[in-house]
Amino acid sequence: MSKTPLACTPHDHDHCVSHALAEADSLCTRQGVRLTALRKRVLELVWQSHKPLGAYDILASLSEQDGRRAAPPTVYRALDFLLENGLVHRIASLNAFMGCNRPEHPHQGQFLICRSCHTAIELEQRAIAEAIDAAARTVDFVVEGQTVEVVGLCAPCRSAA
Amino acid sequence: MSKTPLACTPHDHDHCVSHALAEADSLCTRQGVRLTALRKRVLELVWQSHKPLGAYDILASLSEQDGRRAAPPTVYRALDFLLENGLVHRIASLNAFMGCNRPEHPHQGQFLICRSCHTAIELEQRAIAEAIDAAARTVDFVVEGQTVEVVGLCAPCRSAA
DNA sequence: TTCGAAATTGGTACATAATAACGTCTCTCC
DNA sequence: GGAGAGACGTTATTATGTACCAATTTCGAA
Repeated sequence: MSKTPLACTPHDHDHCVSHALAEADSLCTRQGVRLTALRKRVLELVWQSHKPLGAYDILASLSEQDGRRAAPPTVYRALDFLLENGLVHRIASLNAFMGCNRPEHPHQGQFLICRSCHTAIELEQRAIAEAIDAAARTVDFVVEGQTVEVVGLCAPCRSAA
Repeated sequence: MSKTPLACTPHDHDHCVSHALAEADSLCTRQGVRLTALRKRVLELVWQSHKPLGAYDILASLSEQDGRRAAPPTVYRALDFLLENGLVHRIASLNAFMGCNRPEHPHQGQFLICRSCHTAIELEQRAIAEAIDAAARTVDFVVEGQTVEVVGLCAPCRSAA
C-alpha cells in the first residue's frame, strides 16, 4: 500500500477519489470491518467534495443522485463508522466532514479552513500536537484528543483578491 | 484595572463572578459599547457555571430564575455581543460558551475540556499559537482565527478515579 | 425639550444538526 | 436451516441556531 498522502488537485481529482476508496477498502479488510456499499458511497461523496461536507448535504446527494430514500440516521451511522475507522474527520466548527488524507495510520489532524473558498487543508504537525501536550502538562491535564481548526485565507484566494 | 486572570476556585466563586462583571463593565465603558442588563445577566450566568454552558441552558435559567420570557434570539444576540467584545468564548466542539479569563486584551484561548467533570481550563500559550502559525506558513495560509479544543482528564478527576 | 435615527429587545416561525427507539433484513458461522 | 450479530430502514423527537419583523429604548442633534 502506498504511503503517499492523498493530495487532491483538480486535474487528478477522480483518480484521487478512487485511490482513497481503494485504500479504504484495503484498510477495512485488514481491520476486519465491513466497508459496505452505503459506507463506501458516503465516503466517496465526502471525497468528491473539495470542501467539508455536512451530513445533510450527503443526505441530499444520496436522495438526488442515487434515488435512495435515506433518513438522517442512515448517514450518521455511516459517518460514525468512517470516523471510528479513521477514514474521515469531523470539523466541529463547521459541523461537517472531510476525507482523511492518511487513513493508514491513526492520527488527529489539524485543519486550515479558508473562509473564502471553504476548502480545508489537513495538516499533521507533531510540533503543534507537542506544544499542546506540553501546555497541558503544565496544568496536569492528560490529553486524549485534540481539535485544531484554523480559519483564514488560502494562497489561491489571496491571489484572487 | 487589575491585570490578574480571573481564576475561579470554589471558595471565591462569588467574588470571582462579581470581579468578572465589574471588569466587563469597565471594559465596555472604555470601548464605548453598552453592557445592558440582559447582556450582563447572560454574562453572569455563564460565569456562574464552572462548565461551558449551552445557549439553551442560559435560556432556561432566564426563564426559571428570572421569570423572563426569553426566546432563543434573545440569548444568541447577547452571546454575539459578548463574543464580539471578547467577554466570552465559544467552544465549538461542545456548542457551548464560557467566560473569558482575560477580557482586557483580545486573544483566542486554547481550551482543555475534562470529559469527566466537563470543566474547561482556558490557556493562552503563545507556543501553541506560534506552532500553528508556523505550520500555516509552510502552506502559504494566512491565519485569522484559531480553534484549539483539547479533550482529556483533569488532575482532580484522575485522582478521584 | 423634542424629534428621529440607531440600537436593543420581544416574538414567531423556521432552518439545520443530531439522536432515540424500534423493526426488518442480511450475512455469517455453526 | 437456524441463531445471533451487524447493518439498514423508518418514524419521531430533541438540540442548536437563524430570518424576519414589530415594539421599545437610548441618545445625540436640532
